[in-house]
Amino acid sequence: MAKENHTKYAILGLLTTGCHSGYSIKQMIDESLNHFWKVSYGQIYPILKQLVDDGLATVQTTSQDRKPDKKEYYMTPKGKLALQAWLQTPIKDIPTEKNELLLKLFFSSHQSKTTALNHLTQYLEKIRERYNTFESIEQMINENLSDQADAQFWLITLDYGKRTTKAVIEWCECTIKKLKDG
Amino acid sequence: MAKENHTKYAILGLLTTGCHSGYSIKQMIDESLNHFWKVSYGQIYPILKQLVDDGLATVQTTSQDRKPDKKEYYMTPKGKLALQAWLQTPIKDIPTEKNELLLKLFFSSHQSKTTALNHLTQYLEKIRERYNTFESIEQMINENLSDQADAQFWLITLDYGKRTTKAVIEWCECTIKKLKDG
DNA sequence: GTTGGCATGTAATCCGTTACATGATTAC
DNA sequence: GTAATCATGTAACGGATTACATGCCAAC
Repeated sequence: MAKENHTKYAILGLLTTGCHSGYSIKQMIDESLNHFWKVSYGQIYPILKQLVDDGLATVQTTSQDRKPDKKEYYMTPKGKLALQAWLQTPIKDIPTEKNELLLKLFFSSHQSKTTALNHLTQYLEKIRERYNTFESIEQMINENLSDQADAQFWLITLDYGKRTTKAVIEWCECTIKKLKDG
Repeated sequence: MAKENHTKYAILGLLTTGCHSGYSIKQMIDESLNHFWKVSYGQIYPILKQLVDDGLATVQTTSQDRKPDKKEYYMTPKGKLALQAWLQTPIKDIPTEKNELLLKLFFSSHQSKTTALNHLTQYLEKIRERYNTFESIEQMINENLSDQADAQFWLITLDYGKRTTKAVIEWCECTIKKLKDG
C-alpha cells in the first residue's frame, strides 16, 4: 500500500461536518482537531484541489464581483469510500511528540537550576491554559451538539487531551517541587 | 532572534555524554531521546559537519584501511557557550503531537464500532510496550548511572514519559469499555 | 555463508510553515 | 479610520524521512 498523507483524509472527513470551504475547514480545525492535527492554509487549498482532481470531492464555484470566487466543496461517493478505506487501515506506529522542554531539561546539568525552573513554570502556565480550553470545548459540545452522531467521538478525543494534559500538569508541579527542594 | 534548529543542539549536547561519533550519537538518541526527539542519520551527519563549520565542534579523522574514515567529534568552548545560550532561550510554544488514532476516532461515525475497537486495542498494546520500555530505562539509569550529573534530569524526562503514557493507557482502557457498553 | 552490528554518508522526496499577495465587509 | 474577520490562493523555504551506496567484522 502506498504511503498515504493523513492530512488529505482529515480534510476529506471535515467535508462531512458541515464545512464546505477552505476557510470554514480551517476554522473547524483550529477549534477541534488542533490538539492532535494542525493544518495550515498552505496545505488546505492545494489539498482541496487535489481531492477534486482525484474525484473524491466536487467543487461549485460561484463567481463574485470584486471578490475571489467562492468555492464550495462536497464529498463524492468515491470520496466516502476512500475515507472509509483509510479509516480501516491499521495504525502503524504510535506518535512521538517533539518536546523542546524535555530536550532542554535533558541537558540541564549544563545550566543553572533557575533557568530550568523558569522553563517549567512557563510551561505549566501554558499547559493549564490548554486544559481550560479543552474543558470549554467539552462544555460546548455537551450543550450544543450532543445529538450529533459525531459528538460521542469528539468527546473521546477531548478526553484524551484532558487526561494527558492533566498528567503533564502533575508532572510539572511535581518536578518544580523536586528541583526546589533537591 | 533567528529561528534555530533544535536538533542541532540535541546533537551538540550529546557530544558531552560520551558520544563522539555519528553512530554512537544515533544509538544514544534511540535509547534516550527517542520519546521526545527522534533524529535520523540523514540529519546527524550533515549537522555534525555543520557544527565543525560553525566552530562549535572539532573533528579528529582517523584514516583506516578499507574502511571509511573514523571521525571523532568534540565540543569546543564556543560550542559549550552556544549550548548554554540555547538552553536559556525561552520556549515559545508547547508541542502538539500528531495522532493518527485520534484523527481516525474523530471520524468514526463513518465506520463500524468494531474497526474503532480494533484500532484502540492495537494502540493499547503498543503503548503498554512503550511504558515497559520506560521502566527498563529507568531501572538502568538507577543502577548504572545514578552518580552522573545528568542522571537526575534524565529521570525527569522519563517521568514525563511514564506519566503521560500511563494516562493514555487509562484512556484506552476506559474508551474501549465505553464503546463496548454504549 | 549469511545475518546483524559497526560505520559513514548522499540524494530524492515529502510534508508543512511562513511570508506574501489581494480585497471586501463589519464593528468599534 | 482602522482593526478584525471573511476569503482564496502561491512560492520559497526548512526540516525530516527514506532509499540508496559502500564495506568490514563477528557470530551462528
